[in-house]
Amino acid sequence: MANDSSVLFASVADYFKVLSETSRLTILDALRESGPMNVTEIAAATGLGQANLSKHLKVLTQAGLLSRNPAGVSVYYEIIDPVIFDLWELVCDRLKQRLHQQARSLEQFQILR
Amino acid sequence: MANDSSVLFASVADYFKVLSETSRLTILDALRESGPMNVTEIAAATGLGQANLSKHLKVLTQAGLLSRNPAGVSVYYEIIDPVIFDLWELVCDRLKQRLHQQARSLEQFQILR
DNA sequence: TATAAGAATAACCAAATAGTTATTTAGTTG
DNA sequence: CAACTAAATAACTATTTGGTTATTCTTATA
Repeated sequence: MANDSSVLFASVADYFKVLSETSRLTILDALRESGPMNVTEIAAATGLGQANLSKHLKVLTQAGLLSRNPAGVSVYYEIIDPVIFDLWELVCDRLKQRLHQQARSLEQFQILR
Repeated sequence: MANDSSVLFASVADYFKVLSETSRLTILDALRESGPMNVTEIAAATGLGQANLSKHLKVLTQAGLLSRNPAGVSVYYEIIDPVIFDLWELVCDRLKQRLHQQARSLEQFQILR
């Protein structure tokens, strides 16, 4: 086939790429747990360094997952793309299934020995 | 909080990372369209080089998304993780929404001028 | 206006990785 | 066994990117 879905593939890949880093998932989880936070608060919640955090927040914002709201000296970030939690849940469920399968395989293995 | 979901975060991130490359999405799409194929067939369907393709197939297999079945000289690969299509759909729907929003914003912009 | 604080950016380094070319391994058939 | 084919691997290059340190920019306040 090789139809030109290449642009679509690239968009989807980019979206997944944003979600493929532990630090960014940590940030998203913190914002999900605590609601909107400024950078200092996110830093405290995640343990990430200021500059590093700032870069990740930029990535997440430009990807359309977070909104950015300056308030005085601070800047507040908030999750605006709820879809990521559906994704999160799907993947988690899948990973759980995997673990169960592995556990079952292991039991089987024990029996056969 | 900083509870130790770090292992979970890493697992989820790894899963998304596998799906964050255009070439691998192309492979998955080809296998979804045509069903099980051997490496030569996948190469023809995707246009990827043999060695490169082989590496991506290894990644996808080790991630548990594909099964690997040698048959004579050939090796057939098949999708065994249907969840990826749910993920695919969620992301595509989301990207479509984005485009619509952007279109609407653009219209608004035209009106205001 | 000078100072301080919060956040973004620049510059840099190290690690990871997609793609290529060349080689090796495994299976098939004459 | 020899020749051939399919797929995997090794070695290498170039690019990307996460993290750090130092600096700049912006806003608030004394």
